Amino acid sequence: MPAKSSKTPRRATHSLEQILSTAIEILDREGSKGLTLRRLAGELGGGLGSIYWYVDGKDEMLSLACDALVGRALVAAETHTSDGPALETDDPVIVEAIGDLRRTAMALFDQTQIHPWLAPQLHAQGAATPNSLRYWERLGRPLARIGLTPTQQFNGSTALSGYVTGVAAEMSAQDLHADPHRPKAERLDEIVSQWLASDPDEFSWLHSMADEFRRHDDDEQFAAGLDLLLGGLVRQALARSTDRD
Amino acid sequence: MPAKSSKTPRRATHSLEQILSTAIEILDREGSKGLTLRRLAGELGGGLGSIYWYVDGKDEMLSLACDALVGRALVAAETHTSDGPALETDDPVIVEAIGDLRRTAMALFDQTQIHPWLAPQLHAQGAATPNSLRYWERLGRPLARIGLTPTQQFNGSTALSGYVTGVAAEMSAQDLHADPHRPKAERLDEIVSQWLASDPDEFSWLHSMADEFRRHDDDEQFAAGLDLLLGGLVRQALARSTDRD
DNA sequence: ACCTGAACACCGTTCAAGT
DNA sequence: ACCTGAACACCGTTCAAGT
Repeated sequence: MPAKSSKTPRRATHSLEQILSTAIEILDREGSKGLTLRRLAGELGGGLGSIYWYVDGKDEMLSLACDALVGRALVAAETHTSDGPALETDDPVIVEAIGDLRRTAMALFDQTQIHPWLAPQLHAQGAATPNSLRYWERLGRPLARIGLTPTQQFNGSTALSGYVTGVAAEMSAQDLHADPHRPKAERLDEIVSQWLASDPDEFSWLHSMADEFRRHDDDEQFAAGLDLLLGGLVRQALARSTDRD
Repeated sequence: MPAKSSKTPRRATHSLEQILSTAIEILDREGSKGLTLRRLAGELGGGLGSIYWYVDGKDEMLSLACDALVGRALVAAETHTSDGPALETDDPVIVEAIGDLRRTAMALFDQTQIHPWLAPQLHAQGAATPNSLRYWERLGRPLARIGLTPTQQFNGSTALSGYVTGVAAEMSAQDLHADPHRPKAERLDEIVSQWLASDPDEFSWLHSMADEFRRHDDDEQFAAGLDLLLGGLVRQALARSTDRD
């Protein structure tokens, strides 16, 4: 413990975890455009350049932040439980595998709801980070277990991960540019009233969805589409197993 | 025709369409980060500030560019044909509706393949542009025609549009940071060899997908997942119609 | 080994001035 | 009505200098 007090200003001390967690805090609070290296340095109480000792640049920092959150999703996927949809089968292998997929997908979706910048950011950066690969692996294994062909496994896994981040990004986008202090119901109302101002002939279907949109719950909406995909995968599995019989 | 020649430099003349189309050209050529207002002004042969007479800023310009491409997808969706998957029914209403959805989804996917920056950009900007609303309307109407409940229509339409842009963004991301001059097969090989360097126990499934990944075709992969969703929607429709019988 | 902050080469946006 | 480009307030990144 150096107890030597002096007039020279204290030098700040950082760590990669500390940098990433306050970066995530800023992103959650101010959005993607609100994260600035200067602001981050200020919040860390240090100098601008020191960040570059831990990280190669802003892009790598964002990539690491995403990877950390995908990591949290992986942890949550192992602990969470979920009641899945009614399946066409009670084959325990299939029921367990589909439940696993559902938990995995839901866990990442949850993270994108907590961190609205996450889904678009995951798409903006293509690099396959370690936890993204683990996530993909976690989507693939159950598909192999239920007996799909390699092509079906491959297509199914990318369909699932594309669906998760796609719908998540779609939902985040509505919150992204909105004032976070206004209650959610008010924001939905405002969006709906914009629809209703559009041509009721050209947008007749959209108009018919106004109530639906006001009532909707993001989690249920996400789960509903997910179950369409999972149901399709179950059918592929069942078609295969009757082939073999 | 003013034939008066003079020593004073010619003033450039712009139009919104011209600005958007050269902006799209630059985006296609150089990617999202390559588009700069200064570069755009240079390529237009004019001054930097004049762009602001036509457009409120860079964000609006990107939004308009996206909207234009969604517009092209809408046009293509009406002219293209596609052979859909084998359905569980030959109800002409359902067959026609599913074919319509398939064409619409494919048409936007095609645009995202031509313009790799499009899918991530669509997600980054939440604002519902005119053609995005038309696109959504085009996804919703067929779902109403086949007799789904309003909630099913709503969830189904957002699942479809989330899937389309999600998978599209996923695929674009692989090309985004890659050297576009190298042949596609080489790039795939390089990605696969990175996988194979990972732990074969932790990533056993991923390793088993190496060949699949090398062989895969983005269009087929996209269509396969799309058909999972469409198949699920057909089943919902059939379940409803037997309820009524 | 780790931190600092001035300096550099960029951005998007604004605006007084032009035609 | 439309265009221009200097000026402004930012960025991310680099690096010589510090501890």
